[in-house]
Amino acid sequence: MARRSDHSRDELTRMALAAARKIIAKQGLRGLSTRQIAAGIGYSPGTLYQLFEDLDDLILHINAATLDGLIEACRDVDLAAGPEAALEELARRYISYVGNNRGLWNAVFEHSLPEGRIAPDWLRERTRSLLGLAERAIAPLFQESEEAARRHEAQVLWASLYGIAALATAGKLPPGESPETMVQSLVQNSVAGLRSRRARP
Amino acid sequence: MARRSDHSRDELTRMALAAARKIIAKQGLRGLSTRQIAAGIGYSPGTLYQLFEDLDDLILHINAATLDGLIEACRDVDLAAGPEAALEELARRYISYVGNNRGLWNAVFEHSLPEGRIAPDWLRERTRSLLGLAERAIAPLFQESEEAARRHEAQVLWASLYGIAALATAGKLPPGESPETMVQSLVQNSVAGLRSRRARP
DNA sequence: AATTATATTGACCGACGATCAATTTCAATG
DNA sequence: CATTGAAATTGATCGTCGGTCAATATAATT
Repeated sequence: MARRSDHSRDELTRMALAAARKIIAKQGLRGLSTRQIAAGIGYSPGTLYQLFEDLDDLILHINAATLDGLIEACRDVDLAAGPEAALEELARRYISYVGNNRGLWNAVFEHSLPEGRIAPDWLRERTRSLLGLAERAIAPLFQESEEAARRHEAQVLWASLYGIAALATAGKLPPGESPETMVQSLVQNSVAGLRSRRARP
Repeated sequence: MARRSDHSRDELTRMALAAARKIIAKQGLRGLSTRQIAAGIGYSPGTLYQLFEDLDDLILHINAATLDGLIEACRDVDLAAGPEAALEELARRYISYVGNNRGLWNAVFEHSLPEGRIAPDWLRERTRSLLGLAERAIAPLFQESEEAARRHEAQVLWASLYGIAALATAGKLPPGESPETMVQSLVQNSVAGLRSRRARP
């Protein structure tokens, strides 16, 4: 019951997050508990409350890291390759990443904060960053001045992608339906639709 | 500690579901507990286990009822009014219903079963029914023989709608972005895209 | 060496989901 | 109407949970 100095505070934080990630990946958010995390790193549950505000805060950090992984996976996509190609590549990596991190991805949208509490800015920034990718991908379809419309359409695409991935990872798609083909349809329909609607508005 | 016969088994079930709905609507899934439900109907927690398998089962019933409400709200949409009109009306009611039942809707996609357990058929039927609506709405864009493609595109639309509604009810949309305009963009882009892509495949 | 600050813990709180023997009532039987 | 058997309801109870805190042992500072 004292200072151990086996690990620095940052090390401890990383260890806790890693342990929690492992649990979520294997058993989902349901299986996550402070006691399990603590057992995983050889400390007592109380120590976690020195690293994180509470379990919600810890989960938010996990989710931020999950989004960071997705951002990283999309980092070197050629956004100037044309709307179809760029969006398709983004969507492909999105689905691939989500598929390889089902449990963690589920946690992103299964988690919700208690009644009054609001998501922190540093988490929202992650989704804003992902939105920016989609926005740049479809930029050729818009005038420079149409920033609002560009953002709006990117938001629609992002939300749609989100829906497809969410249903897929939660196992709520009928058998025979794959998220890969779904996002492909989404992208092609959306881009074709944007082209034709913006040609004759 | 005995048979009361104040209420029939069905009455009790309805009361329990109503009490649970009230809690979810006000405090979300987090606030739901067997003890709170039991207190809400003046019975002990143990009694609930005679009406439902466990708390998960109860939540699944709640979610089924929530989906039934949406189905009911979409019941009299004129699906033969053309793809754009039909889909837009469906989407409008979808967003309206979800907006009026935020907590309950959140529960639909926040809830997940423990590791091995699978969603019951009677719940999947609900989503299949909603999928059928979208499928009929876009039917004019397909040949009779293209059943697979029709179902596939309906599934994409349904999942996209789902994503928009999910982000909206979870408060994860940026300010200034409304789900109403988003679904309108989605529908118009998708239909226009389908038209143009199917004209020149 | 003495003092201050801080990290860590075990014990503890209230609440949770779930189970079950005990008990009381209802329904069926004679 | 009396007896029996089935069913429903409960309180007690188990193990677990998130979270708090005084006690304590170590590290840092003087």
